[in-house]
Amino acid sequence: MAAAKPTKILSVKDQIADQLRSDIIAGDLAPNTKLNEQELAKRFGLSRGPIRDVILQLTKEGLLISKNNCGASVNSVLEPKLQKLMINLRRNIEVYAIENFKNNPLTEDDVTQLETILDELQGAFDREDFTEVTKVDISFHNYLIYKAGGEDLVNIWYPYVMRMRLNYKRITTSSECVEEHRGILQALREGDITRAVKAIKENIK
Amino acid sequence: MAAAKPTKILSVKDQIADQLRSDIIAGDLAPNTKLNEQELAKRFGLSRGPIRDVILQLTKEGLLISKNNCGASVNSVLEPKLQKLMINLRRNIEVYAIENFKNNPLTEDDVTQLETILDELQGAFDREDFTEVTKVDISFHNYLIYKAGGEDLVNIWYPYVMRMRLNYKRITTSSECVEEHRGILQALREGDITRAVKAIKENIK
DNA sequence: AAGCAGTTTATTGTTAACAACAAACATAGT
DNA sequence: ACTATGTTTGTTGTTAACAATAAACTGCTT
Repeated sequence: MAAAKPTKILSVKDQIADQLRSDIIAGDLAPNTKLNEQELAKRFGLSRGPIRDVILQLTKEGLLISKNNCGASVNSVLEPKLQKLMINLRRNIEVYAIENFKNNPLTEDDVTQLETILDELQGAFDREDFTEVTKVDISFHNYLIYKAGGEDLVNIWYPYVMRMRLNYKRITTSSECVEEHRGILQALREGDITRAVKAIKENIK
Repeated sequence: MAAAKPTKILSVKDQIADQLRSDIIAGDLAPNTKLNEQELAKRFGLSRGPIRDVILQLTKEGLLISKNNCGASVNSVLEPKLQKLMINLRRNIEVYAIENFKNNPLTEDDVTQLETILDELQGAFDREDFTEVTKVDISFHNYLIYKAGGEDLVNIWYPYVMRMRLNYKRITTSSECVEEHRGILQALREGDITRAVKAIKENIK
């Protein structure tokens, strides 16, 4: 059997969820926009069933807000105080993940994959595709979180990222953002956890 | 119009979710138990649709774990490290909530309601209905969290509580548990935030 | 007998029709 | 003119039948 590149298969619902998340992050779906199930179903060429599932999912993630019998709409930004709390909590999680690599260091394969992600990040910047930038940025962190705590940790972590992205986009230059991430990776590669923690704290704000 | 006591109306899905959560907490649904949609539908006298919604919801909460085309099963306990992180995060949230009451103190009505909850807690202990104890305990904290940060904060907080309950039950005597909570309420009532923070930290472990 | 391919069965994923509900509009009474 | 009631309309919630997938089983080949 030939060793073909493993292609990631996504379920229908995951693809729709990804698309809607992108739309919200990109601002195509502004806060308080009401989502119509039928419209979405038509847009994605499905029935309302899967759409409803996705809406429920995004609601749990905090991107949407749903009321009984009244549908779902895009959630608005958090009040500043809550936002600070969120940043704080997310930082806790990511620092935990980094510190975990003390006992459970990254493999060479991990490093390669993370580098690929950073290359993609650079590429997205170069193309000025900022929605993609955000997604790739998240996937970098996601890789670390998953490696450290698996599905469980990702599940608690994810909502924070999403809400933060919803709230504000840090204006960063291409080089700044990519360099920040390369710094994290480099520190991890060298096993310098202290520096990695510092770098991740600097990155999450 | 007579001012009747406002009765809380729960949606069908919320009721099912509550029931399943109770079952899991009570241990009637042990970890790794596979859930069958049809069985559940029959049990609650509904079709599979709403059941699927609830399963999705509980999956996002971390109580269940679902795989594509393979159904959902009760999630197992967290590894100790992750559990510590969880406790830590939950504590952060609850401390935030308490500190919030500095500027936004509890009203007399809040206090009355919280006292009612604590009376229920005592009652559940007296009846030795420990599943109910857990639920009422959670509702006490939930009241504070909601008051401090609304729906948004509850949504991030809730998964932690659930996972913690799933992991271990602190063995507490009736008086100890109820007194701990009364201590928190008393401190809040007197506006002694420092003491309240201390008490909540003591309570969450 | 062990391993593999094909088949069956049970369960989940999807769909489209139907029921229940909320909001907006129209109507009648004061 | 204004409030309150009734009606309509659009949207969400629910259901039951259908399609697709995964796991269990059967029988064949070596």
